[in-house]
Amino acid sequence: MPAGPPIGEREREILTAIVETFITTGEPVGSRTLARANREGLSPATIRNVMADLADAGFLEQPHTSAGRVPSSEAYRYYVEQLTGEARLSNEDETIIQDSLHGISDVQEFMERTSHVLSLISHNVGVAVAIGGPKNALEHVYFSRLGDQKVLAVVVTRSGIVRDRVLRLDLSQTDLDAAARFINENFRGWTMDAMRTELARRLEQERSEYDRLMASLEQLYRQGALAGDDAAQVVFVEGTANLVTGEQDRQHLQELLKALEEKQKIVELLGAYLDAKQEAVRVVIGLDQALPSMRNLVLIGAPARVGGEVMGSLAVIGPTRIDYQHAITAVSYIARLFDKVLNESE
Amino acid sequence: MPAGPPIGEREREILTAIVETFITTGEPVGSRTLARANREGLSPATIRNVMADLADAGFLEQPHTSAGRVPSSEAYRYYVEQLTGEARLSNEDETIIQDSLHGISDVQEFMERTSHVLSLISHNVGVAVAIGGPKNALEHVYFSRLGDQKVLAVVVTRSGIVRDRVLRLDLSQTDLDAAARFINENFRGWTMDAMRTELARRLEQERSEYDRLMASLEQLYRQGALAGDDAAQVVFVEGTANLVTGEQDRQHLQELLKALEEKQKIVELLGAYLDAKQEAVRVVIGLDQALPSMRNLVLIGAPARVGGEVMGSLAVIGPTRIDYQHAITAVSYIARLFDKVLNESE
DNA sequence: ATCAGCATTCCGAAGCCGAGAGTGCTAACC
DNA sequence: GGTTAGCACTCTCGGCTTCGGAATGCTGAT
Repeated sequence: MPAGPPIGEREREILTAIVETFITTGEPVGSRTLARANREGLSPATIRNVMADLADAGFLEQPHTSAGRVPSSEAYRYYVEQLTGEARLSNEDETIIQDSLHGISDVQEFMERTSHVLSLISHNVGVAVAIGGPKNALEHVYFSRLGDQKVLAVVVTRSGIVRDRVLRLDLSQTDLDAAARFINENFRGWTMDAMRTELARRLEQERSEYDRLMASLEQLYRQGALAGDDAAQVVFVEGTANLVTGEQDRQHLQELLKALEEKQKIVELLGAYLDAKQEAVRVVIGLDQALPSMRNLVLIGAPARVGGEVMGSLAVIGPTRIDYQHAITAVSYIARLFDKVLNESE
Repeated sequence: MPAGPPIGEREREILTAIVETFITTGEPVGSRTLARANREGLSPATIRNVMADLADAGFLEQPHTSAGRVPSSEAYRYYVEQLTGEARLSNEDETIIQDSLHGISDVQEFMERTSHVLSLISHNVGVAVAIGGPKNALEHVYFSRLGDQKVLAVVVTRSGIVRDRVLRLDLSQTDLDAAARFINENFRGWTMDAMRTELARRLEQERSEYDRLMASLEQLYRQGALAGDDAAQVVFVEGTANLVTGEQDRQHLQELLKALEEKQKIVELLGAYLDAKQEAVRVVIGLDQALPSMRNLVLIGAPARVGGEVMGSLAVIGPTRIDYQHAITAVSYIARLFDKVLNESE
């Protein structure tokens, strides 16, 4: 909390050194180890002084007297901020990505693979969500009577996301065909959102007239056949097993896994932190503000867009002790790849 | 391994008592505790004798000298076999199931909810897979040109499973429409399998003739647009978090979670053990034969069928120390519900 | 400012001990 | 012969103590 004087060069170096060694070793780091690793020969004592200052400024914490120091959330934030972001992916990683993502051209499959690849190369949890929803352009709808009182509604968006749903409705196939034809002819290319509001408007306007077509449409609309709602988001979470390595207690671990299973929460999480506006990778340290069970976790994510349009988002979730540089470059690489691969098809 | 004499009444009672108390307490059970719980007052000493016999017969194991006994896999198998299976679900569970599964009429959604419900009421891992494949009746196919060289293929089966796939193909929308019309007119109602073989036959037969339609069909077929393969299986696994309660070490736990993430493996697992023929719930003790990482786990599953046709399978996976009776009745209840709910729509 | 030295604090591993639980065996009992 | 009490023995587990190591903070010298 205390601001302290702006951090000088020496402080900066020592702080990043602490963060880095803590990330690799996982143990509180003391002045001694630090002095040994430091190229310019500073004595432990000097380093101790600096460390004391950093601790006062809120960057370091002490598990107990006479243990080393551990970076605070603030320290991680500072550390991430001063990363150059110039790193390149290792060839190994790059081939993994290329192999998994090559030749894929629909958003959903891309996302599925992405979550897997991310978990693979980051050794943490990989997350990807495809927005099925509001902002997608409608390609085609299709209704089919399944059996008694049941109707299957399939909505295909231009980006290749297919959303299906079974409704309890009693309409004849002829009526369904008419409804589908109407929508396809009038609304192809509209965004789901626009289509829905316009349709609602027309229904409202013409509701007084008796019209078989309108009646069918209204029923379909009511039952959510054209849903562009949140349920249409497709969420992929992979690599949760990687979290057991961490040193949380069982209790915490269990809560964590539970939270990661609730796809809806994940969507909200990404939505809350990943501003559609921002261009680059975003690092969020301290996820517990959004989800209490996620203390000690960080999120490294980016929106996935094609052209200018946001089609979803992807992220790595891991412990604060994560290889930030690596994760950041991986996420940003895949985000760019996403744009490149899918853009050529529009 | 040693067969020993057929187990007598007393042995049976004591064995089941051991299994049951071990399941609830989780600790090796000794003669003393057993004697106290036993209604007919047998002394600890007598019980010790019986226990020694049971140990010889391979039903009990000893963590170390002078600890209680722990049931072996054999013991669990025996225990399960002698369960009457007459138990009913608690009202509480029943309402949970009804609430979650009410009004659902497509297989996929049913399965998704089922895996969730199963994990919820068994406090273990719930698994459900929907077979999208071969034996389903075709309802409708639909092809759409997405962009340059890309085609979206959507296959809808009569049971409401929708399978979509993006292919790299360069066909015009007119060609696609013709192909779709051909298939829909000729093959509606056929099983995917039959349709595929018949189509292959016709392609073979008429391949010499130059025919635009046939050419398109061949391309689509080749690219797997009509795939009824394994990839069409949809797998839902939920409640993995429940496994952390167990007393496995971290290493093991991690392997376990990794294994549970590989959906393909899960499909094979269920396929290997859940015979489509068998009617009732099946309990498999000792999953490590199929997947080494799954030692100490058991599977309680059943095929899910509608009418006579297998549409998938559902199961609970948990530690050997699971409430068998409860899990069995839950699985069987939902399997029956599945048939009942979905049957009325055919 | 930097650093060596030093007393001090604290954790964690190792070792020890005693309580408790359970067994197997033997001998007595019905 | 099945059943049981008694008993010696074994093993684990929790608590306690001890001890070494790792850091720290401070003081005073350079």
